[in-house]
This record gives sequence, C-alpha cells and structure tokens, in this order.
Amino acid sequence: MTPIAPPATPPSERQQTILAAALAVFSEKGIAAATIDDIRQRSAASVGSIYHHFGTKEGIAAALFAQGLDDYWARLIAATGAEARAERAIDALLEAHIGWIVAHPDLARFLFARRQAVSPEYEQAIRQRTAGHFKVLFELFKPWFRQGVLRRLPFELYGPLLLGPAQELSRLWLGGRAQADPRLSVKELSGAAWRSLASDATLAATLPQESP
Amino acid sequence: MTPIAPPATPPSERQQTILAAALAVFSEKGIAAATIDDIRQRSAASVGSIYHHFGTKEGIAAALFAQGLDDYWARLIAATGAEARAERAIDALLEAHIGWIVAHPDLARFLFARRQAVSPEYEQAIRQRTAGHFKVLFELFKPWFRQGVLRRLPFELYGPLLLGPAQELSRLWLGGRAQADPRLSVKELSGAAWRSLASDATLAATLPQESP
Amino acid sequence: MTPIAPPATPPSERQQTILAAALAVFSEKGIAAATIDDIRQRSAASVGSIYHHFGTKEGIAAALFAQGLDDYWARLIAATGAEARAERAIDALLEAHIGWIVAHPDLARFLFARRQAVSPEYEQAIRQRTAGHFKVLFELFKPWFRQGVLRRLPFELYGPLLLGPAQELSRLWLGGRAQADPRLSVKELSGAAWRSLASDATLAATLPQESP
Amino acid sequence: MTPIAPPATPPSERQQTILAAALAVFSEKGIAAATIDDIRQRSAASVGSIYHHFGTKEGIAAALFAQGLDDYWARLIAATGAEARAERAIDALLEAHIGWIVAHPDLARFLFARRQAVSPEYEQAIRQRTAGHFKVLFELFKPWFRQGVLRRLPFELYGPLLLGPAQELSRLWLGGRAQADPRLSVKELSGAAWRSLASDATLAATLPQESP
DNA sequence: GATGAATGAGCATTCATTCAT
DNA sequence: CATGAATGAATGCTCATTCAT
Repeated sequence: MTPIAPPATPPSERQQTILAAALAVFSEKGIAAATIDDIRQRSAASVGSIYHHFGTKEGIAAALFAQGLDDYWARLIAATGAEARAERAIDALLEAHIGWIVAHPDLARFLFARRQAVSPEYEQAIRQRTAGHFKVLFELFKPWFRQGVLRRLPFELYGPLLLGPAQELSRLWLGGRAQADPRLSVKELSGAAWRSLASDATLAATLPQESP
Repeated sequence: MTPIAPPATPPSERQQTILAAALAVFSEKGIAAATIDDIRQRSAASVGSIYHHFGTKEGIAAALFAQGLDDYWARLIAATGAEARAERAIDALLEAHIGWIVAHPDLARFLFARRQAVSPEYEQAIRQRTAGHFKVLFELFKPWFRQGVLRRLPFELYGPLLLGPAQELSRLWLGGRAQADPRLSVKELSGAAWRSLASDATLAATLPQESP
Repeated sequence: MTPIAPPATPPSERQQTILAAALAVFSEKGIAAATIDDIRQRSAASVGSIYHHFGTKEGIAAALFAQGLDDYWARLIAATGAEARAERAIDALLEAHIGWIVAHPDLARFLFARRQAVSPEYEQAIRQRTAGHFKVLFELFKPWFRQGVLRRLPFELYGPLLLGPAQELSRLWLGGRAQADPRLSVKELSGAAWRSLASDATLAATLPQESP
Repeated sequence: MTPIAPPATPPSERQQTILAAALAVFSEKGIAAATIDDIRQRSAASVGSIYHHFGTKEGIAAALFAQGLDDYWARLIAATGAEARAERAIDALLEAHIGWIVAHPDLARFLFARRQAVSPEYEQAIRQRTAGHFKVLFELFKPWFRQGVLRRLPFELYGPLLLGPAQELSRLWLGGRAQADPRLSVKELSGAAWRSLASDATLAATLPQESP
C-alpha cells in the first residue's frame, strides 16, 4: 500500500538488472537528475520494459528503498539484539551501521540523501518506515534506561547522539571527502556514542582509572 | 575566481531581492527542482534581469553559498575564539551552530543539503572553502590538544564528533521531523561533544562525583 | 561516424516527412533562422519525435546534406563518365549540374549556402565529403590532361573554371535574381568552361573558322 | 533613405571602432549568429552606445555594407575604365576584384555571403545598389560589344562569365579551402573570362598560333 | 553621448510517460 | 513481456532592444 512497501512477488532477473542500473545512476547523480534514459542505457532494457515493471521513476526509487532500508535496519537490529550489555550493544550497533555502509556504498548514498525524495507521500512513507524500525531498535535499549545505565533524554536526541557522528563520517566517506576506511573508526564512534548516552555514574565507573 | 567567491561589488537591492526569492525556492524544493520561473515570480524580476546578474541558475546558488557559508563559519569561529577553556569553547561552538541554524533555517537547509550541488567545480569550491574555515577553527583548539585536555584523534573524526549529533538533530528539525526547538538541546549536544573529545583524565575530573 | 554520414537504417516515412519539412524551412529562411517549431508545424510531427530521430537541429541539416550532397555528385559523375570526348564531357557535366539544381531548387539552395553550416565538425565533414566526390570526378578528366586536350592548372582552379560561372548563375536564379530558366544557358556555360580548360591548340582547332 | 545608403555625417572614431568590431564578428560567425554582446565586447563600447549610433543590429550591417559595397565597385569600375582594349580591361577588372578581396578579406567574406542578409528591404536595397554599380560597369563594355570584340549574350550571363570563376576561387580562399594567394591566379581567371566573352573571331585572332 | 540594468518573447532541448506493434 | 516511436509540457537560457540616469 505504502509507496515503498516490498513487492509481492520476488524481483525477476530483468527487474534486478534494472534496479542495479538505477541504483548506480541514482548514486551518481541523485534521483532528480537521473534519467529514465540513463537507466535504460545502463540496464540495456527498453523504456517500455522499465515502465512495465516499475510504473514510474519514483517507482524504481521506491523499490530500491524498500529493499535497502529494510536490509539496513534488519542488520542494525540484529546486531544490537545479540548483545546483553549496553556498551557492547552500542559497539555492535555502530559496527553494523558502518559495516553496512561500507558493504553497500551506492545504496547508502542513495538511502541517506533524504533531500532527494521527490513526492510528499514518498517522503512520508520513508519516514514512517524508518520511525518504525527505530522504535524496534529503541525497545532493545529500554531495559538499560530502566536500570539507569543509560540516561533518559528527549526522544529526538537518541538518534543524533547514537548515530550522528557515524552518519557525519559516513557522509564524508561516501562523498569522497574522507579517505580512511570508516571501519577503522568504529571504536571511536561507538565510544563517543557510549559516553554520550551512558549515565554519569556508569561512565565514571567505566573510565580508565588514573593511578592515584 | 572560485565559483563561490564573494562578488566584487556589493549586491544591489535588486540582487538581494532575487537572492532572497531564490533562497526561499531552493529551500522549498531544492536547487534542482527550483525553476527560474519560480524565482522570477517570487522576486518580481524578469528572467533577463536574473540572468543579467547571476548568469546561471547555479550562479544564484553560488552567490547564496558564498554569502551563507562565510556567515555561518564566521559566527562559529567568533564564538569559539571568545572562550578560554575547552569545555566552554565547545559549548559556545554548539550554541553558535544551533543558533545560526535556528536564525537562518532556509539558508541552513540550503547550505547543508550538499548533495544538491550540481557541477563538480562548484562542489569543489565549496569543499575547499569549508575546509579552509574548518582549519581556522581547528587552530583554536590546538592548545588544548597540547595540554592534553582534548584527545588526539584522526583528523577526519573531529568534525563528526564535534558537530555530528548537532547536524543530525538539525537535519531532523529543518526537515520537520523534530518539533522541539533545538536550542533546548544545546547543552546535551555540547555535553556529548565534550565527552567525545575530552581526554579520559580530564573527563574523569569533570564528571559529577558520586557521593562516596 | 562523420556527422553527415548516411544513416545506418533507411529513413522511415516519418523521417522523410520531417526532412521534407525541414528542407522547405531551411530553404526559406536558412538553417540559423529556421525554428524547430517551424519544422514541427510543417511536418505535423511532435518536437519529441523530431528529436527522437535527429537529436539536434543540426542533425536534421546533416541528414539532408548526406542525402543531397551524394545525390548531386552522383549525377554529376554519372553524366560525365558517360562521355568519351572532353568537350562532350564538359557539356554533360554542366547539363547535369544545372539540371540537378533546377530539379531540386530547395535542396540546392540549402546545399550551396555553405556559410550557414554551424559547427566546425559539421563544416569539416562537408568539406571532406565534397573533396572526395570532386576527386572522383577529377579522375575522369585525367586522360584528357595526359593527351594535352585539357590544360594543366593549379588544382584549385579546376573547380572555379569548370563550375564557377554555372554556380554564379545558379545562385542568381535560386535567389530570384535571374528569371530565365538556367537550362537555356547550359550551352554557354559549358562553352565557357570548355574554352577555359581546353589547351590553346585544341581550342584553335575547335573554333569555328572564319572564311579567309 | 535606403537602408544601406551612406551616412550623412562621416563616422566618428567611436563609430569606426564599433564597425571594425562588428565586421570582425560578422566575418567570423555571420550576421545572424553575431550578437550585439559580441560586438560590445570587441569594441569596448556599451550596448547603449551601439544602439545610439546604429539603431539596430541590421543598422550596423547596413553601415558596413554601404561602406564596403561602394568601395569594392568603385575600385572595379576605376580599374576597368582605365583600359582602352577589351582584353586589358578584363584583366584589370579581375585584378581589381581579386586585389580588393585580398586587401579586405573580412569585408569580402561579409559582402559576398549574401544569404545572411536578414530583412527583405535590406536584401532589396543591396540588390538595387549592386545592380546600379553593375550597370555602370557594363556601360564601359558597350563599345566592345558594338565593335564585335565581345559576344552579345543574355544579360544575366555577363556577371557569371566575367566573375564566376573568380568568385568561386575567392570563396574557397576566404573559407580557407584554398591556400594559394589568389592573386597568382588572376591571369588564369581573366584569361577564362576573356575566352568566355570574346567573339570567336577575336578569340581566334588572339590565340597563340601553332607553328604552321 | 555614454552606460548598463531591465525586459520578455522566443528557442533548442529534455524527459517522463504512453501505447501500438 | 519487450520494444521504441511518439507526445508535448516544461525549462534554462539568449538576445535584440529600451530607457532611466
């Protein structure tokens, strides 16, 4: 129903070819600047065929989003859910985030360039889907809030504190403005997230002690 | 020389009118989707006049960038440079960042939606200009690195750790996905930045002590 | 490969319609002044269709050129090659030239208004193609040079001496500055060409003798 | 009154500068493609100034035409009128023609690219002026027609036979398609014109005699 | 006379989308 | 399902010309 719902039938080979071509083009020039003809050339499919399968340029973007977004969040949630301690969970979360981006740079570029989204319904659908995923993730953290391990904050701050630095670094890297493999920075990023979210008490207890 | 260099002559009233109209349109629909005709209608100038002054749609964007980017960084640097202690400087930095964004939401939306930038030279010019500003800011922090107050990290991480959470929150707010006034979160954001960058020793000394 | 190479596939009916319309317009106003919309109206095709088939306004001109130039030279060469004696060959050449122009005045107007050609590559391609055709024609004359029937001259002069007067008259006629059917002048024009090119000896032997 | 009449007042220095710039531009790109702005840049005059002096783009062309056309024909007529014998007159005519073109290639390119002429009145004026000049020239030849030295032909043929080859060669040279200095070909061109126009009897008497 | 900002009709070209074969 | 010709609204940009200063 929602524009970015996953398709009923699994994508045919032809569809996959088109999606791959579209992803490449979207990643290079952004959705708005991408042309059906660009996609046609890359995919060696005909215009007619593309329209037969996806109906609209946005339809292609939607299909890619459905595919990418769910995959990304699934990995995030799986990684986080596998850990029992907050600090480790945050480690795993960041590692999953960065790992996924490095594994799918084109898809990441496409997914995280929100601005491009064209129509409002489309934008709306993405937000809801993302919000839903985030809630699931958030549930995993609730026990630690209750235990006082993590600080209670305005809801809107969790995302930024947890993933903001990683997002910023990822953007640099995806845009070619940072060279080093971001996986090398996972420890720092998760460390920052941990310090930002841990309660003062937990944090004090965790910090390496200076010799007296 | 560079595509986003500030103009030789100060902008005339007409030019300011056009720029204001363009900013509104760009902020609403993004550069790519914005139409010269949109700008014409909003500015009540003729197409010819617009082209007479800016030469290209991108020329308008460039003029806005030159104006906005310098203003933003000037405020950041001024605020930071006024503080003597690292923790206070980071506070001031974040406050300036958020303050500027709240004061110029349209310009901010436009400035921070990097993806839109069209031509490579344009993109290139922005990067260099930004990098230059960042270096100036970075110089202000150097003493604290030397004193061991702040941690030494790979260069690429300073930006993300310092501004990543704030950027993420700003994006949410600018996109209408966060309602609360981001200025209310400055303390949290600067706190996070401080914890991320402070050396363990400094941090341990700063944390509120538990009663023994 | 060259911009005016004949197309791989034979022109469809729609393409022919567009070309005919374009020729009419080009002939009337020249390439530069001709409007895609002029062509659209005359051909009853849509802008999109025109661009689908020819890609550019110049693309249409190129297609016309490829068609016209080859046709013109083929006729010239065929007519000349069919004659065994120099004088008759020159007669046939001029007759073919004038005949073709009278048969295709629009195409001729278009073909011989070289100045219009816009882009350099285009101009270049036309020159090469023309030069090639001229070489073929020139080969047919070689035996007569060897036999001393025709005079040896700087290469650049053959064209002007052979076709210069005819070209000039054609231009007048095509431009409406000469009324009489140019076919009536073929004998004079070929006579002039003959006198210009024949060696003195041959010419003396050919001239009508005065009574002693 | 006519669009290409010579101006009442002699051109000021500023006007001359503009005309020179315009000629350069017209010669390079043709009248149609030339832009007022091109001329403005080359002449370092302002748009306003240009319009103040010439009123229209075509006004500039007209001024150049008036200047060039008269100069060209004056030279032709003077050279021809100075000769007493037909063959010498034709020699002188061709030499003047080629000489003028070599001396003013830009002006020649501009003058002889008739097709460019834009408005009908303009075209009309040029034709009349040219026809007038030609008539004057023709008068000079009349005695030789009466004496039977030159052949009587349809009026429209005199131009082509006399100047056709030279025009064709000039076009090649002006367009860079012929390298050799056309002045080297004057003898051949005038020879051709002479042979084309001389009566058979005269011609027979003139031809170098074969040894008996 | 000179200047250059302003005007707006006009134009080539692009591109998503449709549909007959 | 595939193909690609056809459509036409939309868009960035140009350019001759005007006119207030």
